[in-house]
Amino acid sequence: MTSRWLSPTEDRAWRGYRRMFTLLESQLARDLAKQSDLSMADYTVLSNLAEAEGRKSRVTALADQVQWSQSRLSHQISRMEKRGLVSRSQTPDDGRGALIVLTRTGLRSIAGATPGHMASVRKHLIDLLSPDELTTVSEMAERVVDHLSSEQ
Amino acid sequence: MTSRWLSPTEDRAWRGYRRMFTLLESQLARDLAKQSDLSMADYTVLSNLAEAEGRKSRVTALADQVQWSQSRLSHQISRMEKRGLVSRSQTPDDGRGALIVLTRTGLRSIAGATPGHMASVRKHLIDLLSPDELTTVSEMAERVVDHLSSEQ
DNA sequence: CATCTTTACATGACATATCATATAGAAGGA
DNA sequence: TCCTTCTATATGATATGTCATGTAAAGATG
Repeated sequence: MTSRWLSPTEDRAWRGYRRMFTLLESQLARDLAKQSDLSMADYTVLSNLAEAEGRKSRVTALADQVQWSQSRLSHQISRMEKRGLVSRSQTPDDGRGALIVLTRTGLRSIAGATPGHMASVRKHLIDLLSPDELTTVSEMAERVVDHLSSEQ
Repeated sequence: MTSRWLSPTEDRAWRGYRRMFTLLESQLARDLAKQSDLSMADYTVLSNLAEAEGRKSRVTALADQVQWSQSRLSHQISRMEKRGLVSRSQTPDDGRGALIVLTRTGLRSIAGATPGHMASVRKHLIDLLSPDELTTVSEMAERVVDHLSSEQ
């Protein structure tokens, strides 16, 4: 079915990509869940917050950064707030605002999970690729992201 | 945080990959939803069934093919069954069995959705990559998939 | 400054995914 | 055959994601 629309080379790349990312995603999630009490979504939020200055971020800024919808992030934050990983506070300047702040618990959690997660990323992806391939991935990704960001 | 664990080159590739696939996934899903009444999950099931011989497949076989858990597929099938896209029937040989069969409605649906979806895949990914890059993607994907499949 | 528009965020309803478990038939002995 | 174990599948509970919409503050305009 698919092959009528893509050349054999294209089809192979497209199917390969899909299989890879489906498998990789679930493997990373499983590894992470085994080694911590975090989901991939939790990890994404926490690691971005940990990198942010002051370990806090506006909702929209963080949503942009991780390429999530604002709604998705808001729901995620609500759940994480209940577990004590992050907290919300008012912004000083903008009354509509909402600052997401990494809590002490959240920091401990992400710090504990990072080594294992990074080892997992290495093992299942990074270490399987040559330096040239890594460069190619970066270039492709940036091109595709630019294209999609300029879309609409 | 991340950068302590990956070299700059590795980090760039990893972050790029994540951003790309997050964005790509949601763009494709949006396009598909706009042009049809199918989700990406629906599309995956239907297109694989359409390619299968007899346009039917055992649950486990299909789950393996699309790299889903059996449970996920079973739930998905239940929902699609309600909408008339597929139906379940008994296997002749194995009493435990379950054959998922593509219905006439399902076939019409996937046939209608494919051109638009493929155009979307082209536009947002395939046409942005050079032939060399496509080959690299295939090679990388196959390597990673092999690695992950041999895991446990 | 009264009104309109935009921006930032939250929320409810619903679709989807995951994990643990239940059920029933198949298979392989003792 | 009876029993144990394995395999194929379904399902309930719960976590997660999406879309549409609501609320309130900020900004713009007459």
